[in-house]
Amino acid sequence: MILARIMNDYQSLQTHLFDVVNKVDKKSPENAEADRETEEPELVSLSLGTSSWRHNKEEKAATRTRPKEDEQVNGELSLGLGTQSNSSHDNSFEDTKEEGVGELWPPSKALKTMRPGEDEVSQHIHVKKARVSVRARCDAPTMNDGCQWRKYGQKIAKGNPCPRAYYRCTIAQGCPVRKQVQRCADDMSILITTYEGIHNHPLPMSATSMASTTSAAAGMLVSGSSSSRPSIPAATMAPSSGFAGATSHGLNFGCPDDARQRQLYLPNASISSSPSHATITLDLTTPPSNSHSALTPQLGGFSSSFSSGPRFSHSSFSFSSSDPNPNQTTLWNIPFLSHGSRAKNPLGSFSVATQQPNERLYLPYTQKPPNSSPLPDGAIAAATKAITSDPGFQTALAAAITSAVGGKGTQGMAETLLKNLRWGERLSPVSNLASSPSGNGCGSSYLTRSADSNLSNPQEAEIRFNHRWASPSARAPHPLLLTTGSIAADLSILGYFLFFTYLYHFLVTRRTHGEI
DNA sequence: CGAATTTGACCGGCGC
DNA sequence: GCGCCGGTCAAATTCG
Repeated sequence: MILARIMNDYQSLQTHLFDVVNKVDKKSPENAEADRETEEPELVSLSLGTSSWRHNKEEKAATRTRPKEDEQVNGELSLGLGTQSNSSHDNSFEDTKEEGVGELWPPSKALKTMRPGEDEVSQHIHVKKARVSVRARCDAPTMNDGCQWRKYGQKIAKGNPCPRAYYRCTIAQGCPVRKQVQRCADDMSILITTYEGIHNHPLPMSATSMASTTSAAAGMLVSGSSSSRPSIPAATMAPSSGFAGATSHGLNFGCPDDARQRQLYLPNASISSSPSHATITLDLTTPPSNSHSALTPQLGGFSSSFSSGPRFSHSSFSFSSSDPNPNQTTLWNIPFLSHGSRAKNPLGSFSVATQQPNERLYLPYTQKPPNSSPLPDGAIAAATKAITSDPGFQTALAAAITSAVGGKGTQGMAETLLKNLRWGERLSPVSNLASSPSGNGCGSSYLTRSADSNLSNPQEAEIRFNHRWASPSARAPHPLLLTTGSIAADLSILGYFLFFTYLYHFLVTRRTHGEI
């Protein structure tokens, strides 16, 4: 089941995060600065594990979009594009769309058409940099990502004998989303799809998963420098837009093999106006089984579940980080929880409540890993609080939500969602049902998604991020409550993804500054 | 015959 | 200023 996969993936992510945190924690403050510098070149890639995509040729009733129309749309819809972070996907499933990317689509032309002084201009500029790249093994020319595309060009890119194909979304007229598809020069079996832009229309169900994931990834780019970056209120964004200003700082998610790309590096939170693209890479290829760097712990692959179909059945998600040496890349595999299993998770347990009130899935962590270095008491709780209050996180999540519910996409959706978002902490434990039965858990983390009878709107769902972090004096969970309506199941994945990504970044940053 | 793809030309950004 | 390169346009071609 999807939930099972989600849980597995989540657990993996948690484990990975824990290791990362420990790793960071071990760094001495004195070296923090130096580390930070050396880490900047690091590439952090998100790997979604192996997945076999089946080329699905869907009817192409796509409407043809003309360039000029796109331009106009871009100008008008500065919404989405304006603020996004870049996302680049290199491998795309035919229908997979990455949203999160806030690139300006016709970058230069779009800008030209815009009136000087418009806010959108600057936003678009930022957007242009956001890209989400997806790497996956695929024999077909393109991967089925649920969207409809029309090829509008092909080029031989430098350094790769395989031509790069350019597609634009044709689901709706004027949709600014583009994607580039190219075979990996090193491994022709790997298809790299890079997505840019945000859909300005509802997405087919089959496309929401990927779109959501990519949106989230893009959101992370944006959130990279939550502390210093002037976030753009999500409410001001267009419904289709997901992120505020693209950034290439903070988190560096990039494709290691593309030196030209600007990647996000974790510790850096500043916004740079670098011309290069900030890129998040979702690597759907087989998760590396061996560590690539002594600096990075190998946690195993994290698999994320995509509801779109079997082809996503075994995706894994991993963080990769390169050593200071640009040529060295470290992959952090993030193992996910497996439903029903009781895998040990240093960070805690996690549970998911389904529509059925009593149906809750959760995985308690039972013990800390040996040699683990516990975080300072309350560090994660504090981080969580900071993260959830971070506009960047909220923006990213809003974008994810927008994407997730794209099928119902409507104008103003982002604003509406944001208004409905409620962030906060609850002192009362949501339920320690998820807490480790074994009693030696260092904490628990779980997400609850359930219907809230108290809500006037029966369709309104509640999502809670509850977590008790590993800590000798674990306190009551600090649930992060998010309430909104019409939340797609995909959102849970996004939530984990976003939250842990933020947490990771937050901790790394703090650690770097010797605050932890 | 309409729609999608192909493919060379064109454009703009960037580095030298 | 020039050339390289990535990206896009649009006429020609192919496909269903």
